[in-house]
Amino acid sequence: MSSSQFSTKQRILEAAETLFARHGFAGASLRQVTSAANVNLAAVNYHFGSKDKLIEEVFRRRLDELNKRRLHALEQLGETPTLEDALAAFIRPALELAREGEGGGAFVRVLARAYAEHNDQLRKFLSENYGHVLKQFTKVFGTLLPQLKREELYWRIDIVAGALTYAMADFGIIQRREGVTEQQHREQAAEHLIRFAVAGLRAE
Amino acid sequence: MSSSQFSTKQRILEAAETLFARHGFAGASLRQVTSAANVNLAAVNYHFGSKDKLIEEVFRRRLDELNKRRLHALEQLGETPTLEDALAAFIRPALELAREGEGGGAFVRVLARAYAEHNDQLRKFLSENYGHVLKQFTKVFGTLLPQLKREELYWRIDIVAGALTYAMADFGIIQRREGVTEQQHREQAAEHLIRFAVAGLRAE
DNA sequence: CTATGCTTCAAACGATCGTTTGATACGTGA
DNA sequence: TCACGTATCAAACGATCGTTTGAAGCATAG
Repeated sequence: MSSSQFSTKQRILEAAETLFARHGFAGASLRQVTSAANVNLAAVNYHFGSKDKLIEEVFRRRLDELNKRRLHALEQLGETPTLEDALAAFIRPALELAREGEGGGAFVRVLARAYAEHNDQLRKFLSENYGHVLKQFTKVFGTLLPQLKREELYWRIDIVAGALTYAMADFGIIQRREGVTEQQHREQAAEHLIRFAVAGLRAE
Repeated sequence: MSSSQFSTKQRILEAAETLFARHGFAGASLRQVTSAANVNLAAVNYHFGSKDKLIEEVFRRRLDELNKRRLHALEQLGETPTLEDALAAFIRPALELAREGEGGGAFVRVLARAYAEHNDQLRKFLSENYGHVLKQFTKVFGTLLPQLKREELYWRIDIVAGALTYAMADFGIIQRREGVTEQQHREQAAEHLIRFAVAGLRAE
């Protein structure tokens, strides 16, 4: 009897997501992962091939979904969106993803880890599966902020992405108060971030 | 003959800083560190006691300096500083530190890793050695932005700290161009960040 | 010169890492 | 019922991890 209604693969992915978020990619061992998933140690290499491939799969699963939602939110905007709405299309899907299921909250933390890892292989993977989305948003922000030079625009979007990563991953000093759920906390973070970023993007 | 004019301890600290920045705390082994430092493997446990203590020392060395400079810059501001100047007092010392010596650039990356690690022990250490500085800056920002409620102020400072961490650690998508040194790149990042953050703090 | 205290050294410790192996269990179509 | 492909299992592989050990090196004080 397996200890869950989900398949071995799914259980591994979810346990890996949680543990990678908590201890990092090097810090979480396959023995921890398979033990948490209630599967045999060899299952990872059987289903995924290696630990590195497992890490990639953890990303692919959620990143595909995040990309889809962000592009969908972008399309919904219409011809002349406000800067707030465009920013929300970028930020809110990450928030929603973080709200779903067990591991959603963990994933935004994993994503932030990926930035920190500075691993070239991982970077390449992210830019391949992520670059076109950022390009789309850059285009929209460009038309909404026509006074900004190309390079200035890139810098500011980069700053927004960084602040978002940091805020969504709950890295900050602000501690969640008692009685405030993690979802509510994240919702607040998104609101403050959008307000801040709108002003930052419009600076000068 | 030792292979450097510096002491064993110093060489370990510098090698550790670089390798922790590159591979993370779990990802960089003591064998890598001592090999890069050209010292015996046992030297780490002899001089520092353990790997964890070494990690703490890596932080303490630079953080003390960063704190000192930030507080000094804050004192230099005078009675009624501009928001730009106050922000510069927070941001520029990090930039200057990153410019010095071999490992300065590495340290801001290590600092960013610490945020990502989400390790409670490390967090406690950081808040103990860092909290009072942040409090001072919060006070100054509070008088410069009297229209903001307490909580709103905390959120915005948190966002600034996050964006700074991210930008200084060079995690962003913006790649340094050929012919631009790492120092110049970081200088540009600081300028853009200050401009962005001033507007973000003043939002609404 | 000898003795003392600090430092460095090669070597080994047990633990844990990612991965592989070969046997076993299970479901499905012939 | 039997054979076959998929999945799971306990066990072990060699490698590497952080740490410890005890001897050797080396400067300085008596």
